[in-house]
Amino acid sequence: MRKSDVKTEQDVKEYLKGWSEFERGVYLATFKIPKGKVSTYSRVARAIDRPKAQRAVANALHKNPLYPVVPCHRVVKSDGGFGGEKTAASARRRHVEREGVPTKDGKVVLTERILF
DNA sequence: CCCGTGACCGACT
DNA sequence: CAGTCGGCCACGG
Repeated sequence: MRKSDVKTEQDVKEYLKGWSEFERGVYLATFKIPKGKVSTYSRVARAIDRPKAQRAVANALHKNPLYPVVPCHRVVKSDGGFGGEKTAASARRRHVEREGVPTKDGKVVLTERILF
């Protein structure tokens, strides 16, 4: 199945066969973040019941094989900043801004309204 | 099995 | 407020 045909949660699960349980959990949880909202590495880690694995979550998202179907750009650091290489980070920042998420000084303004 | 590699985090200068 | 530091952890070699 081609990446462009992945639409539903079931599609994601099927496309991810072969990936580890942990990685599937990360991508599935991220897939559920609605447009206009964001989550954090920490929150995603808690969502998949692995509260101390934020770093591993970040590693998994770094390898995201389903971008932008799995919206990894909606996962930010706990201070609202974007991790990773500068250029890639600002690309994700522009992406979330385009989806209506407010930012300030290059960081997402983390409010209850937009936090998933 | 040990080790290096990170898109992390909270606490603490 | 900007750095540093130590703790954490899945993954691949």
